[in-house]
Amino acid sequence: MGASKTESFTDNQNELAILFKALSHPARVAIIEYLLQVDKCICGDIVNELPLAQPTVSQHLKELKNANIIKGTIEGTAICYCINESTLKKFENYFSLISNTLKMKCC
Amino acid sequence: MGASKTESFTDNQNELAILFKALSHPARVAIIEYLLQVDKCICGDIVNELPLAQPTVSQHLKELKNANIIKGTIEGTAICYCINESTLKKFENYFSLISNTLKMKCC
DNA sequence: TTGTTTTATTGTAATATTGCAATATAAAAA
DNA sequence: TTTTTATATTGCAATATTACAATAAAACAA
Repeated sequence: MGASKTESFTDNQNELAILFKALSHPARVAIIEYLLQVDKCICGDIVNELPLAQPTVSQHLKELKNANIIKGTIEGTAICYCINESTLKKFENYFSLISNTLKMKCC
Repeated sequence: MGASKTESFTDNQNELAILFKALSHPARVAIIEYLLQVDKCICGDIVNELPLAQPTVSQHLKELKNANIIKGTIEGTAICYCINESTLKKFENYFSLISNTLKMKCC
C-alpha cells in the first residue's frame, strides 16, 4: 500500500497524528522555536533564518498552517506568521493528561 | 530531493522531530492510548486491538521503540511492551516550556 | 527432537514527503 | 501603468513511509 488506513482509527487519533506530523520535520520545529524567540509575529525573514529555499519554507509554513499550529495575517505584501496558542495548549493538555494517567500505573 | 536536510538543524530540533514523527501515525497514537488504558504492560494482543496485520503492528512498535517512546521486555515467547515514562515526560516538559514562553508574548 | 506460539525480518507495491527551480500571484511603491 | 517586494503554486526528481504476504527466528511444551 503506502497510504495510512486513517478510516480504521478514531477522529481523535487521526487529528493527533496530523498535529504530530506537522511537527515531525526539524525545519518545522525550527520555525516554531524561531516564532517563540522573536517577540513580535514574524513574516518572510523565516526564509533568512533557515537554510532552505523560499518555496521549501513556504511549503513548511503551509503545513503548519493547515494543522492550525501557526496563523498568518496579511500585512501589505508580507504575511505575518505567529503561533496559534490554542493548538499548542492542546499538546500541553494531551501530555499532562498522559502524565497524570501514568502516575496511577506502573510498568 | 526527498531526504530531510537534518544536518542543517540543531541536534535538539532533530531529536524533537524524530519524537514527533514517531507519533505521526494514527496507529501509533492508538498503540500509546491502548498502553495507557490497560493497567498492566501489554504484549502481542495489540495486534488484536488494531485493524492491522501483525507485521504492520510489529513495524509500528519498532518505530515507537526506536524513538524510546515504549519499552519492550521479553517474557517467554511474548514481548511485553509498555510506555517509557521518561520520554513522555520530555513531551510534557517541552510543551509546558512553550506555554510559559507564550504567556509573556502576544501575537 | 518436533511442534506450537509469538514476534521480527524480508521483499515489494502503492503512496507520501522533501526540496527546489521556474513561474505565478498579489499588494504596495514609483 | 510599470516596477518592486513578498509569498504561493507547479512540476518533478529523489527519497521515505505504509501495509502486508511470506518467511525466519526464538522460546517454550510435549
